[in-house]
Amino acid sequence: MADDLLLCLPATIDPSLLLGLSQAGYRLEQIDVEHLDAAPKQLLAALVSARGGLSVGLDTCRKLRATAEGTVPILLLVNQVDVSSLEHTGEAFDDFAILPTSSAELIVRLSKLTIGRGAAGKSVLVTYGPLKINTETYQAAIDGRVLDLTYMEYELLSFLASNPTKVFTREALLSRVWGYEYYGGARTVDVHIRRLRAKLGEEHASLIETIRSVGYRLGQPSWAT
Amino acid sequence: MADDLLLCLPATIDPSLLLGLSQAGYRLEQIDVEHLDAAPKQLLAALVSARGGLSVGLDTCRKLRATAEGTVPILLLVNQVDVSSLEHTGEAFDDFAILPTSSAELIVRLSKLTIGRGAAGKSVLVTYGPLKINTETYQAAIDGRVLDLTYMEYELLSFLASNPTKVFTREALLSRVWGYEYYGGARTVDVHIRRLRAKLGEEHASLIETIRSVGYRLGQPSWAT
DNA sequence: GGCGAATGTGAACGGCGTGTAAAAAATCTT
DNA sequence: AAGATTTTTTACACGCCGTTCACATTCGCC
Repeated sequence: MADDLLLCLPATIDPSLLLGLSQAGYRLEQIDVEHLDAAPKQLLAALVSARGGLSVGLDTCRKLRATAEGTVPILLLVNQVDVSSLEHTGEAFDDFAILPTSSAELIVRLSKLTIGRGAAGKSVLVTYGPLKINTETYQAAIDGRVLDLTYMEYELLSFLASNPTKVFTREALLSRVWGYEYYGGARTVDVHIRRLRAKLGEEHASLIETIRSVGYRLGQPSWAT
Repeated sequence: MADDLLLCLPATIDPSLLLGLSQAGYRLEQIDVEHLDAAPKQLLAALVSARGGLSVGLDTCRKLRATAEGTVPILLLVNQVDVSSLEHTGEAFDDFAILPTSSAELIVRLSKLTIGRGAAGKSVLVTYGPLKINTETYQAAIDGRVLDLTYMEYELLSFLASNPTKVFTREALLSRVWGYEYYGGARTVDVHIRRLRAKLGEEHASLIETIRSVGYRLGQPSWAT
């Protein structure tokens, strides 16, 4: 599986770790906390290094939690010396690994964090604008109003919201939402999109855009607004 | 804080680790998985060593999950060599530490695992709305009316109430309520759900919701914005 | 503006998941 | 060992919802 992984760390990290992660299919992006708001929305998890001192690392964690991406799982990298200081840091971070660590350990911890019920399993919340999706409770809401969706409607909306502003062809949606072995007409997608728009309400029906002769897309890229 | 900590491990573990834990206020008790049912109910977390081989350790985890204490947090101790094999082990354990580890690391991981739980470990009283469950007396009540539940009915309701608003597939319920080594039809869950709804009374039958083609869920999530 | 292709729309069919009940099997009780 | 209780299996009916089709509408292109 290829997932996005945001990195919030100084350049002092061992490059072999990054190599191992990218080989495992993680797409890495190094970014500063300050410019996080401009980050890609497909953010899966954040790596924070406390090598520059534990207090600095924890500070970064809190800043992360304060942003719009506050629900993103945070994996903290700490030195052995600082471990005992972690005890009463509350929920500033979700999990931690002790340096020097291995990419194997990071991969396992990351997969646990993003599965939902992991070491400190958080409910996985997908949000895009007024749209909120809770993958644990299988509920979606817009403007706080809970949407009464069927299974396929939920799956489709959930997938689109997980990859916002990205255009998918009907065939791509059929294979990724319905399943690879699906043999059905592509027009099925249209009907589901239609029902989704109806349930989103007139106000937010335009959240799902039609890209003529290409496919569908949820949300608009930030520069187009 | 002084908490109970159950140990499920061979005698090969480093004694200094145990010393550090007990100095931190954890009350330790070494116990075999087979005799777990006779364990004190204030069980907070379980340490499982995979030093005797990863498959053995994972087996112990699954046995733990199969017992009545199936929801207890499990911290697995593994060798560095086995880390990469942990990736697709699902929910067999909650967190892990790589040997040789330190008591400081264990303390932090344990406190993270048990956060939110009562000081005495698994909270004795589980409540959700009008539903009250006393895990000490094995009694459940709704609106003050005591429910006359069978063993499985109680276990199922108790598990659902311990994870309210979360959706579980029938397979997940079979694994976590019935036990990992259960080989039975998934429709069994339906029947128990039906009996539970009947005993909850017409008024509260809707407390357990059916998520079509997914599974069941107790209660509706509150969309805290 | 006209034509064709792509998409929106509504309705209808049919499969499949679930509710329900009862039988069968397993477990506990006496 | 026999009966009672609990659990599991099996069977069937119903209703939702995913799919498909026919038709209407819109869009792009010349």
